[in-house]
Amino acid sequence: MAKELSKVYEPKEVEKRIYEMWEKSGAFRGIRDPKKKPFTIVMPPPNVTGQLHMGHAMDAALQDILIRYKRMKGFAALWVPGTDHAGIATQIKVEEALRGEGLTRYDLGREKFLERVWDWKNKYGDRIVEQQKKLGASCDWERARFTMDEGCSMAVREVFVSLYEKDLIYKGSRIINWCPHCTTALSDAEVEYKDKPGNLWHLRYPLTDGSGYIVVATTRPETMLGDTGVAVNPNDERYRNLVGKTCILPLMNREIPIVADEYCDMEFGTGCVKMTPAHDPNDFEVGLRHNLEIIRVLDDSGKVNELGGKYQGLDRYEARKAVIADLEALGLVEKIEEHQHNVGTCYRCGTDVEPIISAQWFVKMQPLAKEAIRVVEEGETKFVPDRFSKIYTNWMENVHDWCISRQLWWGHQIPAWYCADCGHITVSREDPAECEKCGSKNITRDEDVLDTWFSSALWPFSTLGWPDKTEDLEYFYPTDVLVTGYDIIFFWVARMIFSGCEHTKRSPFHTVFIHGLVRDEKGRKMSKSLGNGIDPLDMIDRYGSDALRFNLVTGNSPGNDMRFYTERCEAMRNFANKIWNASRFVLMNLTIDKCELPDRLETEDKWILSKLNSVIKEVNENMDSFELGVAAQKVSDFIWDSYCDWYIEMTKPRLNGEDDESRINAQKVLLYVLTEILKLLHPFMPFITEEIWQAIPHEGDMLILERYPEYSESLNYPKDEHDFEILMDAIKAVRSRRAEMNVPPSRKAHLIIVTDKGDIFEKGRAFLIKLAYAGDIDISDTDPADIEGMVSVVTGDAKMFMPMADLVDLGKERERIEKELQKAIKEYEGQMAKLSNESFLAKAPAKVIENEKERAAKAKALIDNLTESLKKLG
RNA sequence: GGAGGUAUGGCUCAGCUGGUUAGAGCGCUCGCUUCACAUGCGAGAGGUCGCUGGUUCGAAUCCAGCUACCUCCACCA
Repeated sequence: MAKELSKVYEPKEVEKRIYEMWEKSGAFRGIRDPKKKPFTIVMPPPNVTGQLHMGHAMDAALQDILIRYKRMKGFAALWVPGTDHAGIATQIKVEEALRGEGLTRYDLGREKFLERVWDWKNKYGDRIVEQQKKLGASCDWERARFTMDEGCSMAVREVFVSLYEKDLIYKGSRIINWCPHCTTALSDAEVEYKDKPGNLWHLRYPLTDGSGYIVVATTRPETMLGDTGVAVNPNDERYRNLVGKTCILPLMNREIPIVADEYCDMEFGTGCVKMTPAHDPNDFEVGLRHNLEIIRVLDDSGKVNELGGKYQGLDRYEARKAVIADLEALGLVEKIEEHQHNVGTCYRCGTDVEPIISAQWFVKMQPLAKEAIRVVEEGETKFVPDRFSKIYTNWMENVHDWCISRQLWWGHQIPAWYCADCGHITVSREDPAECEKCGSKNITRDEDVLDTWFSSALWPFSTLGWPDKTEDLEYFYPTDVLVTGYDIIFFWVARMIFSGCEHTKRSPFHTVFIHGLVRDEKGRKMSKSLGNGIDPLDMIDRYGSDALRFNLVTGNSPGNDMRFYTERCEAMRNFANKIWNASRFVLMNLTIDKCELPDRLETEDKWILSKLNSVIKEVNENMDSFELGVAAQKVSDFIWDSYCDWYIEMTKPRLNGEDDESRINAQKVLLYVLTEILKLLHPFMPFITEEIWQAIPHEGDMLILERYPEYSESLNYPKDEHDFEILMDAIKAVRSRRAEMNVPPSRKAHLIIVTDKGDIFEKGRAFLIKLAYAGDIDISDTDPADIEGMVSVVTGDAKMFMPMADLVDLGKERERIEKELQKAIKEYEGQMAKLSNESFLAKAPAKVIENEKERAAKAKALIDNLTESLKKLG
């Protein structure tokens, strides 16, 4: 930044250079320091082959703000970055690429296919990292981790084996969610339920004894191919006589029992439920109770298998049509009702999920959930905002066992070996050479891999070296704050908490800072299919990284969704430009080379310093309670309103004046406040603040390593603040009055000020000339003689007159003052009503009463002044 | 069926633990080539803070009920 530089801030030119400077200097590194307190954030690892979207940008911006703030607060700040292998998502991408070559993963085979995925990972894995750097993310990149790197893999292996040994991982046949498109099992969390229009088909199943038929209602008629029973409620009078009998399953001609089970709701449908234990979790349970046969009729791709008779080979939805058509032909469809159906879909590909019985690995959740609930309920880990703790607890209390095996190739392969001879399963930390039970060498490893979230769950400690007892782990763990969107509380946050509790005996972080989603300007989710996504990099390109960051963290409150408006980026860009120009102004006027406060301070100096001091206090408080948006707003307001619009303007007469001492002093205060501003703003707008910092006189190396401003009792000047505001009020009142009459600034006016606070206005002469467009100024404590030809302006502390006879309309003038007077009286009466209320005086805190009194006095003074003016007008 | 969220000027939203003349950005109106910035400066218009009760000296802010919209969770075929 040089004095001759452009009037407009050019982020593109600055950001890359500054980022490289930081990175090279090692400022991002989290270094263990016994003299410092640690502050650790682990970054939610984005998908390794993903692209940065607005959600990531917001997430990263919030984390960067926190980590920069804490770093400046003197903590040993560590932000651990990394990427996630994202099992299904990545595998799908590579398979799609293969399809372009006319190949499937089976053509390549497991080994070759995995090579291709690693190639892919190596090719695109850095892309998102580079994008995060553009945002200014001050991560310790040397510690970047990948969920499938050696260390994380070791942690995964250790966790799997130890949970297995504790009997908290088991393999079993259960109804799981199956995605026929991804051809893998999914956990409950990976299923998204959507209301879809469907039908409720009423089907007739003939009774075996020929006495008629029983009517069942179903939303998935094709599953009837696997029916092995019909259930009714034991209390249902209508069907009591049928219990124990059998009926004939149409199309399949299978004799199936009619059983009684509480599960059946007598109110719904016909009260009779067809039982398909292989394709419905409830039917499965009922089947267990009544020893019903389990017949799975769908294969892994959702087609009817060999047990589905003539329908074999049909896709489940084709089969549905065929089954209905055939049943109708047989006269066995009693009626078809329209019915909204809650259909589970795959969160990755959107395909309808099929409940299917399958042998999978599960984590037993009950025992783990207990501690995970406790740490949140007892406040060891707090959610911000707090309401998310309820959501978390509620989920945790009702959680089912976690299906962790996936029929994929990309991921951590399950460390379980099956013995072909004795059937024993060997689960081991080291790859075994033989069955641990019978010693047979005839063992084969489980083909499946683990759920991606299984490794993400260990992220806070696996990235710090666990299971080894590393110094990093000792120092930086438990981490401090986890920042993420509410959409992955169940997927990730919950699982990190119970994993941390189980394996490290500590909750992995004391605070979970939850943010909302970034939506488009219409409030819709940004998505690829809608094509409504806004590319953060595009915004950075157009408005700068600082502007984007500021946009993302202001104007919304924690946990709530925000709409993204490009125009807001523009506004933030303008703000950045404002700071740039203010700094340019300071630099242009600078003849000093050291940042220090002068010995002698003018009222306006004390005013700005006192204001600054309050802002510092509030901003620190806001930051410490995660009110980042509020903090940012306060800094921004202070810079624009107090510093630029008022203080800088105030210094102009001094900077251009004859008094050397005053000129230098003004420079000193300008520079001091600017320096503090840069520090305050740095976590939010790191690039521009560092760039300016480098250009102004400073001690120390880089702004990123400076100490964050802290409140100082010695810089509190309430009296001067108040005095100065009296002057500001007068200036505003004059401006307002002139604007009303359309007087251009070029027309100066003689200003006669009648006040008993002459000293304040005396000191403010220069400001009145500059900011209230005054020509000559007379200050007195008595009214001028010829008021008729003057425009009057009244505040509580002064009456001001401007001889502008041509603009004065006595009638209008009287009217205006009358109006102002009414307003003031109304205000005053309001105050007095309060102040004469005994309960108010008795119960309200002294500070509030004091405040009211002050305001009443002010209103009274205004009334007096206005009344007098009115009297003078005759 | 549960649980939660949101309702504040034309638009989008702040407003933390009750006491502000209820704020901001954008938009709108008027004026300004004021020597840092027209990505700017000054002045303004515009709000019964969803509705109804309650608690309180005092409520946009706390409580209850209602209405509207949104979200999450839940095995009703």
